[in-house]
Amino acid sequence: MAIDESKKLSSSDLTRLLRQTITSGEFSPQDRLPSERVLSERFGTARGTVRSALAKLEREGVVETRPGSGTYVVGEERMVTNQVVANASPLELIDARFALEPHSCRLAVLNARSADFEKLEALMDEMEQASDNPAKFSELDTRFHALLAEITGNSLLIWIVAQINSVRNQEQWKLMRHLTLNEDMIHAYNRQHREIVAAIKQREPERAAQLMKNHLESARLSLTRSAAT
Amino acid sequence: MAIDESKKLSSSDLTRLLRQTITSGEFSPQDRLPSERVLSERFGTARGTVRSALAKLEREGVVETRPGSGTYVVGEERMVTNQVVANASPLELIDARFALEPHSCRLAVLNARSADFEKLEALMDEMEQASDNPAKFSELDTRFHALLAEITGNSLLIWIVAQINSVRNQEQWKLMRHLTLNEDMIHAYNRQHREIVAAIKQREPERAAQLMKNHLESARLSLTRSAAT
DNA sequence: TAGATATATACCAAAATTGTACCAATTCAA
DNA sequence: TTGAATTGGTACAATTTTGGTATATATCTA
Repeated sequence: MAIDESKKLSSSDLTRLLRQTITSGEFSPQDRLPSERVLSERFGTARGTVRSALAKLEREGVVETRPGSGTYVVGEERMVTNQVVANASPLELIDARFALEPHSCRLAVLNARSADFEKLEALMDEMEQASDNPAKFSELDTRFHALLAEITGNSLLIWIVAQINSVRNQEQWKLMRHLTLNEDMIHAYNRQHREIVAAIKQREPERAAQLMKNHLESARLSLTRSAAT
Repeated sequence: MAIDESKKLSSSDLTRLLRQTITSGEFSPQDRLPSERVLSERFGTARGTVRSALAKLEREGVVETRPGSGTYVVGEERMVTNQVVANASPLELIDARFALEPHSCRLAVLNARSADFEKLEALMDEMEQASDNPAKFSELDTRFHALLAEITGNSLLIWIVAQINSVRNQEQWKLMRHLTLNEDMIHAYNRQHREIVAAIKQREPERAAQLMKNHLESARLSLTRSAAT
């Protein structure tokens, strides 16, 4: 496992790191983790810090510690959660959004309430005021798509979109958006967002889904164009 | 209007920026934010500005600060994969599959190789031999849909489908399938699987997607029927 | 100009981390 | 069986980090 030596680890950071290490498959269920002293050396922290992190994981039910013996991984085997998401390519991400978001729009049509539209309008207003600020627009755009998922009320979809958004917040992706997001692009996106919300408001599921497809197609095009140059 | 990227952040700007950062998923509930000194450096503002922004967020109830410890995101416990997936309702699951799998079929059309069809054929043969064994059929059916995702070659889709499938193996769900899966149903599903694979083989993406929608609609119907009785 | 806001710096008290030492339970080889 | 080695459990003081606060300066706005 690669550890960023330059970053200091706090207890909560170490908890997350250990959980990731376990769920990423480095340690299988019933496996014994390295001893606390080894872990403390490996992560560059004191043994007490490792202990508090392991205690938290034990409260979560991820591991089980047996005095004199060791700390063992409990529970079912999980897929490579974070690594998959972190290593996804831009085109894979777009394809995944192509799968998810048009149908999210259909479901949003069935569930949207007036309060939801108020949130959407406020968000779109803010996005239009951020036309000259790609970084700000990008954050608001992420929030916009997360909000659409929330409106569906489907916890699975909300969670999946949140996972996908966690990719978009990574440095590598912020850099890429910087290359593809010019002011014209932002105006186009704003227009498309308005159209999508209008279709949802008018309770036209198929039209909303089609508009979302068009929106994502725009994003895919600007991505492939920037990759070609 | 000229674009000024190095524009200074005001307190209210920073408040909005932090709120978006939190709600977009970069920081999950119960996570500790970076220290005020680190945040001030990251956003290029003075520590006092960060403090006033965090104070505003605390008044809003978004975060909670503990002297000597840090500032924490308030809210429900972090949505770990297990919990989200385990608590999803049957209808939520179907809706999520409605979003994912038709488009997976389109992508599969673009990527399927002869070796993939061999695997699919073998799997469908096995499923047809298991018509009188709901448990075994269900296991193979899960594998069938996972294989379709694998054929897309999209690591994100593969991972998402795997996560969703992990639900279907839980006890509660096995019980539910027991109620909905009779031999006629299994025959119908087998027929639909054959049609979907045929459409992929004939490189007809839209037809494959539509057949998958029909397939999922069958599943949804049998679910609602069993819930009604 | 006068008020409001942001910056920069310094110091405090609370909390966390560190480093060390020792204890008790477990493991494993002689 | 015995005993050495390893493991987690615990305690304690020193150090570092963190939020809380105060002060002085600079900058912008009405």
